[in-house]
Amino acid sequence: MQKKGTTGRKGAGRDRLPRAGTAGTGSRSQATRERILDAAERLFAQRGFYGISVRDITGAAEVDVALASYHFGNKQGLLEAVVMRRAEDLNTERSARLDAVLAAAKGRRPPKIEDVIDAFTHPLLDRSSRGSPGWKSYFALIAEVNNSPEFGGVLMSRFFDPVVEKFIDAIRRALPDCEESDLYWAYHFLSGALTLTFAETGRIDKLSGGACRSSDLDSVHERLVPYCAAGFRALCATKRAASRQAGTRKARK
Amino acid sequence: MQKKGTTGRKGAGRDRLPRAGTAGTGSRSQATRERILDAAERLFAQRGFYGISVRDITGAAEVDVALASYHFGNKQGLLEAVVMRRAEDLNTERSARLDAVLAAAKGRRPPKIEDVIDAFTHPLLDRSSRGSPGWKSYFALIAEVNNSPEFGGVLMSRFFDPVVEKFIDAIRRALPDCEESDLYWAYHFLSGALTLTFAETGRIDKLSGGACRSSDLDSVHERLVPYCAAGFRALCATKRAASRQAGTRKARK
DNA sequence: AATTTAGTTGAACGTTCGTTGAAATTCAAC
DNA sequence: GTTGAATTTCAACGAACGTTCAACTAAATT
Repeated sequence: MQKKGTTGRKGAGRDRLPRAGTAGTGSRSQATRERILDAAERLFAQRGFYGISVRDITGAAEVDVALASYHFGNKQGLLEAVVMRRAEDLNTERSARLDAVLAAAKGRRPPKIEDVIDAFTHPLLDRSSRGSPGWKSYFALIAEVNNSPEFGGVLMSRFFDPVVEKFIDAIRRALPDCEESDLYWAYHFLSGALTLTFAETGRIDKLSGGACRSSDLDSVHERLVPYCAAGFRALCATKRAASRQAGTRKARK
Repeated sequence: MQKKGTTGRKGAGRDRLPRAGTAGTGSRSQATRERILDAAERLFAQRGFYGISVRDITGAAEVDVALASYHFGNKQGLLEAVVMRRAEDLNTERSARLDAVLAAAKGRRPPKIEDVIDAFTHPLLDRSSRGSPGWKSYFALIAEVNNSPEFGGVLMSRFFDPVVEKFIDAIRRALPDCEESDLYWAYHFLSGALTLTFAETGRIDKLSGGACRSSDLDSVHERLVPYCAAGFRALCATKRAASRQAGTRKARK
């Protein structure tokens, strides 16, 4: 079923991982760490975790193979390091923006849904389109991880769920009458739309005959926010349960 | 960068592929073909194309390794056969349902958006939740393929785009004033929400503390249709361009 | 200057990879 | 029942896989 000698063997090299606090201060070490992370980010994004070998990565980074194990323990540790590297920066800005939206809406009670969604999505789409090229790879990788049955449930939760909770809580204030399950499913749809956007597979380009470009994330954002805001409102309208039931059941097989 | 001896070597075995028309009538051959396809569908869905070896698949199918090459040429041919196997059935029912919705709306001109979306999504969600277990694997695999930068743009287009065009055309009739780019982006968001749903990563279960279950596709469908219908309407409302611009720009950094 | 430590190197480990060739078997047609 | 093709088996090919080890260099500590 799976490679025997690959992942997590016995103690698996972790023993001689440079200590987190002290190491990384050395200029030489830190430079090679980042070279490896950059290459891994780019290549994992292109062909996924299993589609890229450690040698592909260290080869692209122009460092010795053994350095991957030395710095990150094993291949999976490298993946996690890639995901973690930019996660804190993202979480920080997302959280700050959510705070700002909630603070601005102090007087007139509920914040605007569009503002909440923007606080959640703008930091991502802005970095992917205007940040350093690594960011685009990063989000393509995140898209793959998020959709993966193997990693999606665990890796994403570990690094991103706290701020997602905060986002959902902000939506909850914007739509106080919303049921919990509707709230989470609506978030799920937003997450899916965002995820496919980051993948930039080029399919929408072909399908639309050139009317849309996968890489034009400003156009996406301009449309994603009102699309999802309307979706949230449709699901969470107060009297929604009865009317939704009727509307959908009619079209059933 | 990639394994040398793996995919598409020289002529790559294709030479002795059993002819499509004549073969497959033999009961023995057809049975092993399907055993391999079933195993490949299940395993590819779990760990992706590169995360599963040909030996994993033939081992699970309890057939000889060489039979994979014999029947499908090479590993990629096997993946394509898996995707193709159930695609025709899906396209047939989706297409028929779209026709029915359009026919039913003959008199009162525009069809209801909810009905169009339902015609597009119901055949999928219904098979995934109530079809044979293979269907669930199939859609999880489709989700991975659709999100993959490597396969998403090509494999999905090849097998599914004709009926997607038909879907978009039906939406176009439901929202005659909609701009082309809005139409396609709105479809893209629907596609993303659907894709993440099929992945069933379990993340929403954990995040919602049990309020949502990834596997409860009826709940998803009940919400996906009104969510996306509202999104389509929000994007495609006649005067939408100006108001959207104002609404989004305000929240910018 | 001597000694410890962190970082790097090159080679190798055993295993698994996708694919193939030749022999053996099964099947359909006569 | 023989023939010819389709299918299956078994063993092997060379290449690539993730990881490790001992030797080595550079930096920091004493």
